[in-house]
Parts: sequence; C-alpha cells; structure tokens
Amino acid sequence: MNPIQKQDTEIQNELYAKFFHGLSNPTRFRIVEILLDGEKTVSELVDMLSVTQGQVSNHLACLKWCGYVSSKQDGKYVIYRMTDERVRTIVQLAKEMVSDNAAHISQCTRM
Amino acid sequence: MNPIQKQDTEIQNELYAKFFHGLSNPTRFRIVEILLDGEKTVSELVDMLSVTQGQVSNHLACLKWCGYVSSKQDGKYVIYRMTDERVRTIVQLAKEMVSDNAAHISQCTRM
DNA sequence: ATCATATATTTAGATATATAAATATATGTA
DNA sequence: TACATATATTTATATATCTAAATATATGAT
Repeated sequence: MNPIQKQDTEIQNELYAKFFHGLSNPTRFRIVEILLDGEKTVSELVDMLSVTQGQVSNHLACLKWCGYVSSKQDGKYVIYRMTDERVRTIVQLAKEMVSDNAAHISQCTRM
Repeated sequence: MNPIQKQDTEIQNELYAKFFHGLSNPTRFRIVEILLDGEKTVSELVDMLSVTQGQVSNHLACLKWCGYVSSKQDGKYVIYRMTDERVRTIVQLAKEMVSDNAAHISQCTRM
C-alpha cells in the first residue's frame, strides 16, 4: 500500500469514527431513538429531553452533519426526522449486543 | 414514566452511547476492521497500526470491555478476535451510510 | 414595525478522552 | 535463576468534547 492510499484509508477511518461518534452520546442516542419513532420539532425534543434548547439544537446539528437526520422548516418550527432507515438496524443490533454484554460495558473505565 | 424507570432509561442510554464510543476512534475502528478479517496477536496489530504498543493494548482493553473483542493467551502472545458477528453488519451499514454522506460528515465541526 | 416564540450559534469553563513515554507484569528460554 | 520478549498498566500532558448560559437569527402575529 503506497503512502497516498494509506492516507486515504486513514481519512476514511476518521470518517467512520466520526460517524459513530454521532451515536456515542446519551442525548444524541436518545434523540435518534425518538426520531426513529417519528418526526419531531425541536421544541418537542426539548420537552422530552431535560437538556437546554441550545444543546438540543447543537446535537441535532451534529446528527444532521453525520447524515442521521434531516430537517425541514414548518412555519416557525423546524421538524427533524431520520434520514436513513439503516440506522434502525444499526441501533437494533447494538441494543442486542449491549444487552448480551451489559455487565461488562458498565464496568468500562478505559478511554 | 416514574423517576426510577426514567433513571433506568438514562442508564441504558449511557450504555448504548458507551458501546458506540468503542467505534468512535479511528484506531479502534481500524482494529475492529482488521479483526473482522481474522484474529491477530497484539504484536501483529502494533505492526499494522503505527501507534505505540501501549495504545494498542489500551484500545483493545476498551473494545474488550464493550464486548467487541475477546482474547486468549497463546504462549507469550495474546490473540484477539471479534466476539460477535453482529459487528460486521453494523460496520457494513455504517460504511454504506458514510459513503452516501461523505461530503457532509467531513465538514462536521460540532461536538 | 414591534413583539413573542422557535431555533441556531457562540462562549467560557468543566469534564472526558487521546497520546506518548515510562514502568510493570507475565511468559518462555537459556 | 536470569534474561528477552510480549503485553498490560500507569502517568503526565495535550486535545477534544460536553455543559450551561448568553446571544443571535428567523418566523409569525399583532
């Protein structure tokens, strides 16, 4: 593998890592779960999430850039929804794995 | 939903988030990719990864606690391998999604 | 135009994570 | 036992991320 290809691979890995980073925060994960159940406005999410509106908007921006969600203006509201059904499968598989490994994960202190 | 149930949900979300955190680092993601192709010793991974041996061991410890990999001693070597085939599907779906959204993700500066 | 509400962005400070180096432990071999 | 190699752990530091608050922008209503 030549240096240029190696660099490409590293850039790709950073993209994949960044993608998973989208789901690596409890609030963002919860937002994804909620939106998998149906579209919501920012206000509705704020009501459901016990975090500030600013945080919700920031998390949504993160999820949007990562391709998880998309948004549309609806009057003075902005409605967010899942962009891609593949996320449903990813989340479902992860939940299954976690429930099989919950004891271990809860003890994870590294990194 | 009563407070106790709510707390359970939050703990669950933290577990799921921690699980995805396992894949949210380029080196760890690369390790998972390599191990999906077959088991490897720590030394072999160090040779493939241009990071220090200490880092590789730490990343492996993280992946192990999160349930991605398991290890077995083999003489003075320790062999790591994927624990769960469901990871293969998760990684594959993520790659597909990323390739459909690469332009967006690379621009993501938030969080 | 002014105001109220919804959403987005920015800022500073706190916390978590990553990195590299040093050190410790464990296994096999002479 | 002493030594070499493989792996794990710890430490200090750098970097990234999260949180909360403040502020900015955008939309609809009066």
